[in-house]
Amino acid sequence: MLDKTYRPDEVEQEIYSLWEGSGAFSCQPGSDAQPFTIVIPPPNVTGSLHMGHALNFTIQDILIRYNRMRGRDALWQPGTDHAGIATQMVVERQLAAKGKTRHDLGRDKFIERVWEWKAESGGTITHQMRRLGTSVDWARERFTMDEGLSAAVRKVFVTLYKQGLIYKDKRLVNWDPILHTAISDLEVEQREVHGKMWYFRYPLADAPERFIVVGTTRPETMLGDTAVAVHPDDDRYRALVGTKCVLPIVDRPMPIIADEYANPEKGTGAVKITPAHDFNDFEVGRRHDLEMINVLDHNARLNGNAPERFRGLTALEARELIVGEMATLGLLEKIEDNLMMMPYGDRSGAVIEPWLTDQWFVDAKTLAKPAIEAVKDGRTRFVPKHWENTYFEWMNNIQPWCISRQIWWGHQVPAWYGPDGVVFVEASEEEAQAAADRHYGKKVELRRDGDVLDTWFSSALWPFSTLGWPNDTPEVKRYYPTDVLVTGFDIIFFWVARMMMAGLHFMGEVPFHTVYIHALVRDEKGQKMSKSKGNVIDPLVLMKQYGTDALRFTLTALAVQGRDLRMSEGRVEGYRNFATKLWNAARFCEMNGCQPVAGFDPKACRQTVNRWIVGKLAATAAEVETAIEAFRFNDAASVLYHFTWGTFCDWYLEFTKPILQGENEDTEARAETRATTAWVLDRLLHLLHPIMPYITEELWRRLAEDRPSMLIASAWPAFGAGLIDADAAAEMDWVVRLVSQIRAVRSEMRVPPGAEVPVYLAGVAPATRQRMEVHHGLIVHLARLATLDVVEMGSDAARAVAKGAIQLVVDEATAFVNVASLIDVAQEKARLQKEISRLDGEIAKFEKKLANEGFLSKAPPEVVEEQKEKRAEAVLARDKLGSAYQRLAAL
RNA sequence: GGGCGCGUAGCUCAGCGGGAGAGCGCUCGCCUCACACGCGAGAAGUCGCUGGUUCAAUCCCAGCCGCGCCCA
Repeated sequence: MLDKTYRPDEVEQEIYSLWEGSGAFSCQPGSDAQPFTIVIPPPNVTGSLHMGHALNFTIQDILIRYNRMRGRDALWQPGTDHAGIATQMVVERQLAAKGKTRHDLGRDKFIERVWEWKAESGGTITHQMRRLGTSVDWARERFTMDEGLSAAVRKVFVTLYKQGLIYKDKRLVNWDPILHTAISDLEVEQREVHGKMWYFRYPLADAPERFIVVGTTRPETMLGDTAVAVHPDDDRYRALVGTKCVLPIVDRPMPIIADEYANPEKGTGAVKITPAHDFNDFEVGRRHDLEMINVLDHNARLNGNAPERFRGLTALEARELIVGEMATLGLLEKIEDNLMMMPYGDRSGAVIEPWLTDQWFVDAKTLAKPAIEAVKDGRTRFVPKHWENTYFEWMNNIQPWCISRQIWWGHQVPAWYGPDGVVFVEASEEEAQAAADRHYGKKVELRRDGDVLDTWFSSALWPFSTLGWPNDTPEVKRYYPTDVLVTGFDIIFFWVARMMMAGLHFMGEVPFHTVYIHALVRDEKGQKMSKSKGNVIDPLVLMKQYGTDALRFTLTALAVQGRDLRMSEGRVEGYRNFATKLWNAARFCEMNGCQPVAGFDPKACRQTVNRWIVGKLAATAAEVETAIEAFRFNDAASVLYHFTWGTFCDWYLEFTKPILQGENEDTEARAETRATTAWVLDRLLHLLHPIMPYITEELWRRLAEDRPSMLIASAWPAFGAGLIDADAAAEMDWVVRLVSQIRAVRSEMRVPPGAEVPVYLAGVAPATRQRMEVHHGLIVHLARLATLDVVEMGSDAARAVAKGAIQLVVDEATAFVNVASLIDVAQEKARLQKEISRLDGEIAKFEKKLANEGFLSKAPPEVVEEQKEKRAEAVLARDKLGSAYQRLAAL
């Protein structure tokens, strides 16, 4: 016997273990089934589950469970990435607590420590995924630093290098002066800050009493200026182009050049060029072959290229000194407030310096071309489609991808240098040595490049490296390309773009056919959740409090395409209640002997009410399938919610109570209803399983003893086309309308809930009379009637009941609801008049439409027909109410 | 500045060419033998504004107003 409420915390762990132990999560490489594959966007190994993960994993699990039940060979590939910078920071922080740095340990020892940390703490998020019920294939779990995946990284690096698509270059990169490494554009956060614009006078070389005035937001970089640029069309400066000015403080003569980068509208129209410290200036410098003077060191302090007194100062200290000196020299024209964007490192929070260093780059532009094509011609599609724009925007403007990082944790660049600096890029030290020996004609000592690769370099290979590539495994053949990638829009650049490039280049095929982009989870006020705001809602807390299924159902119900979702505890509570409702429906079935019957054939049902619920269920299943296949998860949740609560519980279980619990025993009807109820509930558990796996699995095993398999491994129900019975639907709809109207009147007339009232139907067609007789018991039960009889319209009996009755119009019939006392005739007349007026208004609208020549000639015939029917219905109802009114008036 | 998206019931949001919907909240009445995490009944919207297309516009198009996000 089931308890009154469902207790998720008592069953979730056990059920998860049963699933995992049963092998249900494993893919079946040897089966004939068509594969369905999702690779998880690997979370950081340092990460812990947040609401975004919960949404992301829930959606993937729905797709996987649904397709697994549909008979596909489902592979959900799990794993984590090694999160180079983040992980290194974690371990360095631990060392710092003991007063040590990584340099105290040395590279090898430090990396050992990182692995130790990973062994101890790296499983946090994968354990949390288990709580969420994710049915990933744990046996295949991978980590981007695994030996196999590392071999893939080396292979890709060497191949791209030999194809000329990876190269080493001295370029400006985003330098993090705290972490002492280059980071990618995407790891830089642009923040708006209130800064200043300083206007400096640079004396002309030939006429030191004259100046060219330049604006700058970063005075400290002036020490590295090597030109002043003006726009070629700017008449104010035309004469100066080709002449020189002198950089104050350092007294360096610099050319005044014409370049379109200078914006005549901005400031004075003249701009100082610091090629070694600004991305735009760098390009200008390349165009004009300017000297590049790096004035900062790796800590972003002024270096030896600056005059003695500036060396070692921070940028801010240098700024103050420079502005002071310029003012003293009379070369400071003015200072303005200036709203500007400043780059910050997303990990360290440091101000990022564009810094000139030697780094490894991927020629992303070349790799992007086929990746753009693949989306253009539809080999990969985005859902919702508009995200393709974001993808194209990024891909069309893609910059060389800086892949080297000056940290220790990660895939070390497979490049070795000879004594004279010649580089040998090979997959192993042995091969590099061999190549070097051939090159030099003798044995030489090689030095390995100390940099490691951007974590995303290895993540880009994830869809095939996890399957065993570069080995020619059966899994690569079978599961690549994968079916869907599920991720957030903020990851389009990180993930999607890079996996597309790598997949197409190395596999010759897109890594996935569909990219489903889900929204961001915000708090209930629509604010982005962040630790600093303190508005983070922890999914683990919600799961503990309301059950995992409630959280999953909430996320699913809110997962509308193209719109951020607002998480609130109230919603979770509401769906916890839904879970309880389902639980109690099952409990009711159990109490009433509704046991699954082997060989039950829903088509053979004789009771209308049973044929009706079977049809409703079949329709619901079809809608759920359509919704999931279209990635409309909220629709799937909504359809299931309404069927479960609004149809199955509110009506079907109430309809069948007289059959199951009534005194006049119709054993055949009772048996059929028990079997139908059990059958519908079982099917419903299947339909709900992908969204609410735990409670459905629990009920599945509790409701019957001889289940052939767990629910997770059961087949998705197939309903033949013939199960939807329109006649049964019409009949039960009539009952619903009659009962609802009687209930409304009772409530309005303040009839005590317990009081049983007599109801008479008049003016009934033979079919209606038959319906009334068939469903007599349940109408009496649901509307709380004392009696339900037919009277002849216009007879003495009818006149007699009319005195104490409210009159209702249900189709062609009129129902006299005998409220206990005599009715207030005036009030009742007013009620009828109000309803008549409403119908008159509606009829007028239909009349107007149907009198419109344009409508009749241009609207589709079925629409015209529909409008006519609606008018006829309204007219019928209005006339019946009119008659009721007359009867009252005649009393 | 460029791009994308959003303005529908008090709140959160579906719907997106032919009679305005849901959940929560609210009001009223109920401990009705599955469920008070419940049952029954109800109130509540000029579908941002202005034009246009159409026989017909909350829905399509344009402009405007307001809000959000991404990229410069």
